[in-house]
Amino acid sequence: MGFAGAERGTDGRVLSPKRPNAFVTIKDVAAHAGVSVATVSRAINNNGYVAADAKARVLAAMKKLGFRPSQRARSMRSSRTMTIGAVVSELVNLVHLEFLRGVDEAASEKGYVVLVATSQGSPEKEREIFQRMVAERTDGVVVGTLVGGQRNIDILADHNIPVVPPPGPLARQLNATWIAKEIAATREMAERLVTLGHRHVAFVTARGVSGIRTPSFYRKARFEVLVDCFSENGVEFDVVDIRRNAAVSEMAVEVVKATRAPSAPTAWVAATHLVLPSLLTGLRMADLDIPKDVSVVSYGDSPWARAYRPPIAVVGHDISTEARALTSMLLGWIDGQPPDATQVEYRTRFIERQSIGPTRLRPPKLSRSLEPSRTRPVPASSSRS
Amino acid sequence: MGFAGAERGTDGRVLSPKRPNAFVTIKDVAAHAGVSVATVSRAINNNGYVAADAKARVLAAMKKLGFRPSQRARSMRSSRTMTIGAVVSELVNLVHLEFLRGVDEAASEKGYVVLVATSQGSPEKEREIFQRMVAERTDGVVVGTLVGGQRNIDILADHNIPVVPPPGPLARQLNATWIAKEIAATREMAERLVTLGHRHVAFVTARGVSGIRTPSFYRKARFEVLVDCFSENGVEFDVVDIRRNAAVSEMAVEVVKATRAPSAPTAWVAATHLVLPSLLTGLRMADLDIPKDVSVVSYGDSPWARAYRPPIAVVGHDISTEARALTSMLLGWIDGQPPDATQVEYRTRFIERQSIGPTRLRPPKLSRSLEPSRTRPVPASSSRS
DNA sequence: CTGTTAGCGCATTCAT
DNA sequence: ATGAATGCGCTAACAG
Repeated sequence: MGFAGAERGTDGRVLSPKRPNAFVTIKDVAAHAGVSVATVSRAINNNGYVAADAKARVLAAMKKLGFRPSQRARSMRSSRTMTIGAVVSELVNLVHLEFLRGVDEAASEKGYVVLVATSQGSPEKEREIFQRMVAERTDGVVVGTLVGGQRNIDILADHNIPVVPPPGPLARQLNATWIAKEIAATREMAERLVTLGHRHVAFVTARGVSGIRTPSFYRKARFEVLVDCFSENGVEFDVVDIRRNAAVSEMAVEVVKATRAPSAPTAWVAATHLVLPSLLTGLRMADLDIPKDVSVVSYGDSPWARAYRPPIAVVGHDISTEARALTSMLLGWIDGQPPDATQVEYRTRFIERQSIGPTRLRPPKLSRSLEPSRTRPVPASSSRS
Repeated sequence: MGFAGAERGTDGRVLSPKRPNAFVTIKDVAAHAGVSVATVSRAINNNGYVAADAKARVLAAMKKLGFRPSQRARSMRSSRTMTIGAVVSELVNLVHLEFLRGVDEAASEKGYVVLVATSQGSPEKEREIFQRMVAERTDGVVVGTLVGGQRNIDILADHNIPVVPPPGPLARQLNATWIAKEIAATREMAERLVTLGHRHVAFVTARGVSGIRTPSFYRKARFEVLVDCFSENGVEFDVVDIRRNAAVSEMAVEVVKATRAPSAPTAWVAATHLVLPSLLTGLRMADLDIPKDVSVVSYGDSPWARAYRPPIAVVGHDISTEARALTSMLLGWIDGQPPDATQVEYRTRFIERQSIGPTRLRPPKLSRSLEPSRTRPVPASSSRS
């Protein structure tokens, strides 16, 4: 077919210079049906009065000509684009996919279409994205990952474009709920590790890469909680920070290095689901058995975590459901219903699986002369009922 | 902020009824800068002559007012929306994510924005999506999964909207290339299994769910090749078909069932990456060791396949790169460069990992009285050079 | 019931 | 170098 066909409009004049506009317009339909454009508009929108036969002729002409009303022209008048934006830092992680799925489900249900954009972890790119969303006149935006802070959100707010999670007091309320759940689950997980006798835990993060929330939230809800919880119990707590965008193999090497330390961690926590494959690869390369040699926990659940040998314990979120609820809230907001924090329910919880078990404090492999490890006897069930 | 502010236009009149249109228009900027709209337009587009001081005033006004030219109004004139569509069947699989990543990379590089939509495996929904893409006047569409066949593609073609993979002879050429690669890799994989002594292979599929191509392609490039290859070598070949949208646990149960058969398969092939977690979960539940008891191969690679214990052998695609190339081709096409099949390079290949190894023909566990399994001695390298 | 008209926000002639 | 006028495709108000 190519662009050769249909370069002329109804009246035979050559159309706009850029590209031949092959699209059938309401005018063409009107001419074909022998009515005015207003009648066509009324017919296709079931709006106002229109004679049965006229309507029939219009519908026939529409079908014959393959007429698709331009949503863009429509939104010029209605100031509703039926488009929402979804912004995430990148598209590499099952977490991002689940997020998009939730957004897509809620959006397509209501006839909205989703504009997806990635900030690549760059605040400037995020700015540009938000500006583009404004230019596109999206009816609302769902922010999965925010890297640029409130300043960037303001770009949307300044144009009265609804955003979720919403800024302001509601945000605090939502975030408070989320953090509370997160903290509770994290505490549960940490205490379980302590109970199982672990005295050295490593936290594996990928700098700059997080999931669906801002890094500061993760820090507050995960890292700081773990620091507190472990220091209370006299547990050594390391951070293995891997540079952003490192290949899995590179990350794995970092992990292997950490396992070589004189007194290596006996439990490993993946700060986000993204780093879990790297962590697992590293532990495999270090020839460590799970959970006999080391225990493993991850944030974020997936079929893969469940399929692993052994299945990986997680602090699981139902990201998809959360995103869905958040998006529904957004669409309601667009329709005039004020956003309400109770609409989103977070169900973070610790799910224990076979990847964690009691420590057997392995004797440090390297130099036995070095400060003999404390050989603290590991009670199978110490301070537990 | 809410919608309370800015309900009035420049001249104080109340704006359109629907929603208060808070957007600053070119008119506002013009008034503020004391010039005409034409001058503003010229200034922001670096088009035509405009005095330096006038330009400065315009730019200042723009910044002050936070003016974002409406991309929608722009595209009314230019008939270019700088928007492309990306269509997949669903968002559940790393394959879909990789596809979207490729599209997003290529698109955002050129200033395009991506409209994502899922057909949920329904040809009618796919129709609606394509119609919506037409209504949105997307400059082009990248089809990840096509469930409705050429008929649906025609919706776009009828409106002269470029689509990739492109229909027509070029499509055949592209598909031929893809299929050839796929067949070669599949053959290599199958022959490897034969060489390792496997005489009973199972092919695990999820009905209706595939990856990024049409089911018929997969059938041709994977299933039929395997059928041929195995029948040539006297290998029994089963299909374990799992119903679409089944939970992982359900799928796993199906797998477990299959392992219970009197003469169970010794090698398992996941038809798409989607079913691999289910397959692995099933094999774990059946308490089968990999690769001692059974070998496993999957189509599609991922960090998880590499992180598994043991790492899973795959017929790997670089989906992301393919999607990227395909999208670049699309954007070039939009710009007038005819699509060229050589722009897309497929690099499917068989990657052997520790998940496959020689069979040890396990004696059927159930009834030894039943036709004693052929106890054929397994030559480590039988009909091979 | 139907047609005419006036914009929505912007880019582009065509005058000046 | 600039402004007035036109039209992109569509809907809504108004007048038949």
